[in-house]
Amino acid sequence: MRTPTPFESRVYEALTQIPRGRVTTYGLLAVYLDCGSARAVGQALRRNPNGPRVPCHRVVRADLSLGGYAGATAGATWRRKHRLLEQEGIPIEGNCVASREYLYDFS
DNA sequence: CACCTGACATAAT
DNA sequence: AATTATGCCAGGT
Repeated sequence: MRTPTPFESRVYEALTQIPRGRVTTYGLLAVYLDCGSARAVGQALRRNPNGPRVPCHRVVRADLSLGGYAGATAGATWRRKHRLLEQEGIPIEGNCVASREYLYDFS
């Protein structure tokens, strides 16, 4: 597999800090990484999901829609993300997280 | 609600 | 080495 860039490593590390039952957004992640660009974050996640080690399912869009998962925005793969979140106690409404009270801001 | 632009990192050319 | 294209976005028009 590809060698993860330092930036990507930071993204993964940040992800592992998210407590179970919580989610974060690309923007929040970007700020935490002092990057400011949610796009760079999303790209890092999609390029190297690195298996179950990185809970990329805990990352949603700023408007709370689930966004994608491992490059998919629909289909079986995406559905898995949906299920994983509910499994952690996060209510999902359609393709969105039902409430912001589950957001983790790395405080 | 659809489209465009902005800002950042990486891969490809 | 430089430029171009692209991405699980965000915010504004």
